[in-house]
Amino acid sequence: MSRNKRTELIRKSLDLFYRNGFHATGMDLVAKETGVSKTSIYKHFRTKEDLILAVLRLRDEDFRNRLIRRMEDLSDTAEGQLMALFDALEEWFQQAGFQGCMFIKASAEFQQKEHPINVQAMEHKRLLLEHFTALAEAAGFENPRDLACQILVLKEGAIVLAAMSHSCDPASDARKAAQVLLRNHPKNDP
Amino acid sequence: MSRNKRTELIRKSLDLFYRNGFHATGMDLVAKETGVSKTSIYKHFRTKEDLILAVLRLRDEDFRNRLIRRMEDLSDTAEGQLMALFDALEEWFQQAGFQGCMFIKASAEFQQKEHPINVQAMEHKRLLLEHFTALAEAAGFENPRDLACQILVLKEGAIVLAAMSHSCDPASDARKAAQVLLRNHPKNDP
DNA sequence: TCAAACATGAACAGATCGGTCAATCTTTTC
DNA sequence: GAAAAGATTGACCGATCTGTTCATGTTTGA
Repeated sequence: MSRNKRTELIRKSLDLFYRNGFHATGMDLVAKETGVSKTSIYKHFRTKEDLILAVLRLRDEDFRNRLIRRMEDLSDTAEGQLMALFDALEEWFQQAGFQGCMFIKASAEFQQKEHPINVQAMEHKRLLLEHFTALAEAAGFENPRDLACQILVLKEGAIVLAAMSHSCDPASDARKAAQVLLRNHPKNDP
Repeated sequence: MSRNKRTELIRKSLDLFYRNGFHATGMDLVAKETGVSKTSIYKHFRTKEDLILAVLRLRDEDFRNRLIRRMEDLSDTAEGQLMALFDALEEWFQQAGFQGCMFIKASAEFQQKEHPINVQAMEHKRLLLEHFTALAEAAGFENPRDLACQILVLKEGAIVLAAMSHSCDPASDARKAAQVLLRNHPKNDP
């Protein structure tokens, strides 16, 4: 199987898992919808869990790259990019197929602390937190990690509420809150 | 079946669904663990979905009552209670069986907008938001609904991150953020 | 006390679950 | 162009899924 076909398979599986959930999506459906026979799928992925992990790896790269690039497109400054996070979120919420955060959902279905799927979901959040921390540091804030943690809490809360309510409003709620946090967070001496 | 037995059945089912997830918990297991035969369960609940809805109704009452009472125990003032929310959350995160918010997880597994389970999960969040709004109003804040929405975003974000990371830290992150929000939110003229 | 109401276990449907197999079909390689 | 290697297929495995049937207890109330 070529690398392209493999990626295609993962991408189509991603759509299915994202729309229907992990437990609720059977491998027969994956085979039917991807056009790849179950035997072939299992040649490349030992178990369903392995396929899910591959899906999450792809999603992590895709999502993080797109989000960060969008934040950079929306602003030139580190502080502006932190605020732009919430505009990017709102754009995402408005997209047709928006169904919440794939990692939150994965973690909800495989919640044991040491489960590889939960570990991978956590890793995604950790990488995002690293980026927010770097931005907060570049913007000259004291305790950049603290501020980044608060931004992350706002982001996750907004995603969960937007997915549940099928509304974009939580994005602006989170943005307003972030605005206040940024304005009041102490900065380093120049 | 007596009312007590019925409640007992729902409560034990709640534990199972909360620990293992909804799709991942079969009705045979529910029958075995509750000690109620499958036949009897289906006498009282037409479908598994009906049982889940009953579980969520119980959870809503239980959780909301406990949370609100704890906030009231921790503070006498409306503003203090809003802050105490995050102390109550932290206590919850520390409890042995903490596995995140049951409604977020239910919504993640049954995410279609009009699905009764998702509707019920949304209703739980709506009721919490009402309470936060009332507190914000009682505390004399302008735009109490706005402030309450921001508090709710912080709460949901903290729960999701705490469940995923199996850590209590998001509670204090959210509390610090809430502190800043409350301090800077405009108040009505006296 | 006797019958109506309810609860039970075990077996059974029919579908679907994750995963495998031998038999084919394609592609590569010499 | 033939042989080796890899990919694909549909049928199949045993287990489990939600939900039902039935014949047999067990409560319960008048």
